[in-house]
Amino acid sequence: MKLKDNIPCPEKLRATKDAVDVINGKWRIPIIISLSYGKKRFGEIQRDVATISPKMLSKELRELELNKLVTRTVYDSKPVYVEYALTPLGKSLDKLLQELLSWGGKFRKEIISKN
Amino acid sequence: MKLKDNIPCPEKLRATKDAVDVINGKWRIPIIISLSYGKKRFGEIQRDVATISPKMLSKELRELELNKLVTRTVYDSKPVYVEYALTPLGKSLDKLLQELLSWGGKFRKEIISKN
DNA sequence: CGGAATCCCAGATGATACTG
DNA sequence: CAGTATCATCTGGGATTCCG
Repeated sequence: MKLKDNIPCPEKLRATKDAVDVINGKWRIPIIISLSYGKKRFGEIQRDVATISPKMLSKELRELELNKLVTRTVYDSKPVYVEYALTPLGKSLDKLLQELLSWGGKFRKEIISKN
Repeated sequence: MKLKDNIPCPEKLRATKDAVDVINGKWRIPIIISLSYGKKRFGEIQRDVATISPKMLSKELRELELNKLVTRTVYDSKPVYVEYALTPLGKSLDKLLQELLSWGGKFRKEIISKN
């Protein structure tokens, strides 16, 4: 068995590593999904990703910003108003998210529910 | 911005979590990619995924087996001959892998190479 | 060859309290 | 509201050695 293209193993390893590094961890994907429904405030994301602590949310948002997947906009009002949103690059994860969603459904149907 | 389907956020969170749990970590995807080129022995995978320690390879293979992504076959010869291969479920990660590969390439082009 | 056993550490994550 | 600070814990992962 072999994938249809002819990319040798070592090259695949490197290319997929870049992607995995970005979505790796317990919180990245949930946060991105929350933002895929539109720009949101810190507290709104925290409500979506119900069990995340403020420390982790803050840290992950900073890393997503560094990787240019998310923008952070501060409106100088009182009290401060901060808004997070996906960049075009962040939105380009769309297809990958769909695949995760679809494969996750398949996996649950075939494995998890049978245990 | 919103994904094209109408699945509400909480349901997406659960479905993608299943998928992420399976591919999460530093080694899962590399191991699966190695096996996507055909069934292999312990030492062969270790050579493909060059920097992995035997402890981690052993541990990850066991977890992949538990999740029915990989089979482990022992041939009772001397010395023992052990073979690992992807199950159909494991092979069904194909599309996801392609997306990781393609998005990883995009990410490198847009971000990593500009730093 | 295909691991298991052991020791060890950095970093990931959690809980909670606090601040501008 | 949007975080930061602090302390505690838990786990991934590395290095090394040993075994049938």
